[in-house]
Amino acid sequence: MGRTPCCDKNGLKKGPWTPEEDEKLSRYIHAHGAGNWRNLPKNAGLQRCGKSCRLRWTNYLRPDIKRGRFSFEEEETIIQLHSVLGNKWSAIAARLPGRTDNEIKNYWNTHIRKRLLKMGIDPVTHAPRLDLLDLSSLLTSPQLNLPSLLRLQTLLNPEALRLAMTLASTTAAANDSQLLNSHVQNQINQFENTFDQQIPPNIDDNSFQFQPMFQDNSMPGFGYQVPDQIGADFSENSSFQSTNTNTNTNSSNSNSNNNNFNMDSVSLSSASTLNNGGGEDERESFCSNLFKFEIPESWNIEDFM
DNA sequence: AAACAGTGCAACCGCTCTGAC
DNA sequence: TGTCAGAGCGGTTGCACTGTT
Repeated sequence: MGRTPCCDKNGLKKGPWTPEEDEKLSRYIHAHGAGNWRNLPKNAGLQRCGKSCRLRWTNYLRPDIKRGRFSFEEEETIIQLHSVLGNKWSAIAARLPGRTDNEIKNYWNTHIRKRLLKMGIDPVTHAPRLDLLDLSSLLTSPQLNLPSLLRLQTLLNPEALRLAMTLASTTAAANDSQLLNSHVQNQINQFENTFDQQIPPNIDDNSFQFQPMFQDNSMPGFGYQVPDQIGADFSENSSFQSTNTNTNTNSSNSNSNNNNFNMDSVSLSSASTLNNGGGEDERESFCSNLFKFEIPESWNIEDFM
């Protein structure tokens, strides 16, 4: 794995570590402790730079490293923390015992990021990527009929609703679109009013930050609170459920212009029925249930990244 | 069976941060 | 206060492995 060995200008070895090198490094650190990485290679008899030794130790040899696939809980934690911390992999790793920042970063880039994109969620902002959603097919989908769409759209932002309305107005289903127009416009007003009421007047749009809300002792949750009215409406006929938060007014705010939305805005409780050994398919299935939006196959997701 | 494409991940690069002087 | 070296961090690379044609 990794790069082929090569020698740099100082004659130090690079590339994959051999078992012998691992053994030397481990033995030295067990005897003398980690630190002073500059001098460590020389003292340990390694033809490596200190930086390489440090990385090998922290990412691979450390005895408390947990290897193997990420559990669902770990993945959920990563997503939640990433929604708040961004690409602060070390900060995220600090909350996941036994996992390294490098491992989490790799897992994010190779698994979670792609899955979120597939689900139409921007992995950077954790907001729905409307540009990835085929809203026109939503409007005509037999699984997502007009009544359920009108319930679903309460979680979308007004711009999304306007876009949906525009698309609806162009659809051949003239009767449906007429109904949609009036109902959606109604929902837009309701949505905006709801958010206006949720945001205290002393918070301006630019300074707003997510506040963490701890749902229990072990699993911090992040995100904004779905208004009860919306949540109830939403859970009634869909797989979404409102997050049952013990209302913390500090955490219940978002910015109607911000469009932020994250996984914790809806309950992940259904996922808890999956055991840790659940395969990726199960997780995919669970996630897919959260966002049953299909990205048209003809679209190249990479273009949006 | 071979060629090709896609994926996973260890390891490197280069920039930033931090503390000692 | 400024400088420097060491340590840490996030982004990127490139090869082994796996799946597909």
